[in-house]
Amino acid sequence: MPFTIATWNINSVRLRMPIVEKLLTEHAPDVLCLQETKCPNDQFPFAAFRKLGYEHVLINGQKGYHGVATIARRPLIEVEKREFCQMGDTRHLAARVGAGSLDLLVHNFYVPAGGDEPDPDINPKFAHKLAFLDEMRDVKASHDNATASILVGDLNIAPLETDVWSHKQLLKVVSHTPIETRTLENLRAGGGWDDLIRHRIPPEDKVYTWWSYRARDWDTADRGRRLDHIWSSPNLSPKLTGMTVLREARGWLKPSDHVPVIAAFDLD
DNA sequence: ATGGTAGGACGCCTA
Repeated sequence: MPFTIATWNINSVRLRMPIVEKLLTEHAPDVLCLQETKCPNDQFPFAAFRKLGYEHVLINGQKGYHGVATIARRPLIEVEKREFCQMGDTRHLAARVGAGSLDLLVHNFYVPAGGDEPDPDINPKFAHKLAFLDEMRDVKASHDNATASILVGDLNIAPLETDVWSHKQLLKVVSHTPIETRTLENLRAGGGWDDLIRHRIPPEDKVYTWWSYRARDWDTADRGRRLDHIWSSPNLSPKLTGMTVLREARGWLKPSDHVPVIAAFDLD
């Protein structure tokens, strides 16, 4: 049976509901993981999702900043809302969902952006980002015959040279510094995770999921970065049948600066 | 080299 999961940093769930509806109507993922909902839990637009057939909604939100939500057409079981770095930030949600004969553990992450200055000694936000990644190391790609793991979200790091518009020009820009790219690749491989976007799009090809709001013409300039990721345990990777980076969504009305990424699997 | 835009706490922080 086919199973699809989408991840999207939507930069305010309430403001973005029209294009979230567009995504759900046109692509109908089984599971949708949102980041940067910027919505207190008691103000989350549950009814709008229910109307679209997404009756199962788990949220970990706060006022003004951050916030993640995992939304599905099938039952979700809340597993954990982990607090990282004792900051009180809402940046993680883990849930279980049934997919074919497998029980999937889905981690939804919003990693700190890290500020502008890539020096942890003078920039506490960058130090926080590195500390967060350090704590993420014990999130493993657990799996056996009956279970698998998926980790998605805005990880705010573009690890490969082809994940940014200019490797050379971004080496000192937070999101592509060597300490970040090395740390992310180490924690991914160390946790047993496969980078599924790069399973479908060869590492020599450029691919981006984010374009700054500040560019005059994001499409023509195309100064993007691959900040959003879909990882899985190794027993799921051979079942991957498709990967869509929905670039067109950056041009939708009132867009997020990130676009949805959708993975499709053929499960037993 | 700098500043550019967007969102939410409507003043300034975060991205």
